[in-house]
Amino acid sequence: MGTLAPPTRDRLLVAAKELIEDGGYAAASVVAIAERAGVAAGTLYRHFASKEELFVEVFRSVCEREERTMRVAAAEMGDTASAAERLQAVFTTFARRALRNPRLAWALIAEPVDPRVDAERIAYRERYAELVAAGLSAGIAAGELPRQDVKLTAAALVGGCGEALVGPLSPLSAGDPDAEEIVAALRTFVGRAVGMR
Amino acid sequence: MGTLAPPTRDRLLVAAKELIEDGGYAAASVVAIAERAGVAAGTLYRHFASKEELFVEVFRSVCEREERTMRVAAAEMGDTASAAERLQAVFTTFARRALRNPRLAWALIAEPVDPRVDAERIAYRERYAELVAAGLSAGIAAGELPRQDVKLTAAALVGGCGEALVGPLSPLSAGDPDAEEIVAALRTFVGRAVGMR
DNA sequence: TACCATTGTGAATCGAGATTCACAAGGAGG
DNA sequence: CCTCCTTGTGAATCTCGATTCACAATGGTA
Repeated sequence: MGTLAPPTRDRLLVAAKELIEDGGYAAASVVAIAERAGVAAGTLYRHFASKEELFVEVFRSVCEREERTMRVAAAEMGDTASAAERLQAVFTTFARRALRNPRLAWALIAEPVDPRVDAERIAYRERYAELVAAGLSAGIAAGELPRQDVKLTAAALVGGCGEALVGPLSPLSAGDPDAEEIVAALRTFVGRAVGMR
Repeated sequence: MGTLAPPTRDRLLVAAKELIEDGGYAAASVVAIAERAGVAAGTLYRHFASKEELFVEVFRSVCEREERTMRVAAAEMGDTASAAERLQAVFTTFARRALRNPRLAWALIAEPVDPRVDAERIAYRERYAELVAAGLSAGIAAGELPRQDVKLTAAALVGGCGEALVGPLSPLSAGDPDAEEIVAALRTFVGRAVGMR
């Protein structure tokens, strides 16, 4: 047998992700997911103990990819880059990806969900914040950045950038000038906020 | 008759607010609200067309007070204060109040709700952001602050500070060192982020 | 007293989804 | 061919909270 037809389980995961991508969690009901995957509602329960379990898995795979991408972006800056530049690279990457897929980004960053899925969401946000906090600490140790409460700065930046980009008070909500312009403005903001010289 | 017993309508509003204060929207079901107000569930519908309408009213009254308090804080700085100092005062006030009542603050700022209530929530967030944006613009016009995308900075600050203080990735979630220490760290962060000299 | 408006009651009803379950439909092994 | 196991089906069921509604009280007015 060829690998032409993905197994049902995978089709369910993909269907759920796609539905969330353009309608948020509300659009991803069990019936809708099953329909998009081309199976009956009951079939979902042959592969997942519950809808939440499926969501958790979708979450993990998407967030892992995001985190990896941001780490790579920081690493790719090379040895000559300053800590602040590395952090700007992280947020620039974050921003470009979020702007490309705002609905999904919103779902990952802030949209509310059932407790178990929420726990997963918060765990990944914390990983993003830790990534940022580590960058800040490195910069402070190297004397490039001013002393500061790194946890607070990291949380404010992760939360704030997420909000500013895809949140309900995003400037984007009304009229999207140009993604690259926004990315540039965000880069400036991050630079100032971390205390870049 | 004296004014000793508040009218039912007011008791329902207060009950809803108190429930949200320490359990978020999830805790504020119609039955719970009615019970706390000392009436039957059906009574709520004698005073409000729906649960959402009641929430909208709770929202308005709380947010109006918050906004007023922040404006006053900015104004009280006097004529000698710089734009950055005024903005720091706004966020310091915001932070103290949020730290005193984190659950309510989170509900007002970010917790998701039904669309109609959400519209109200977003409207007030925008007013906070506009307040900040106006302060930024004044500072730029006066040559005190660097040119920047004021809407983005304002959105990132409002969202970010809310998140950092009471959000799911708040450093406070695990161990509360000291409110004033956090307020101080936030003041520093805001100063840097707006480009204070 | 009779009448009507307002306010309160709380059990019954609704609605929207998630979840279950009795019943196929293959397919592998004996 | 028989049996067991896995996977799929989709209508029926369950859950849970908002909402309704037939039925009191209460109080004011004619």
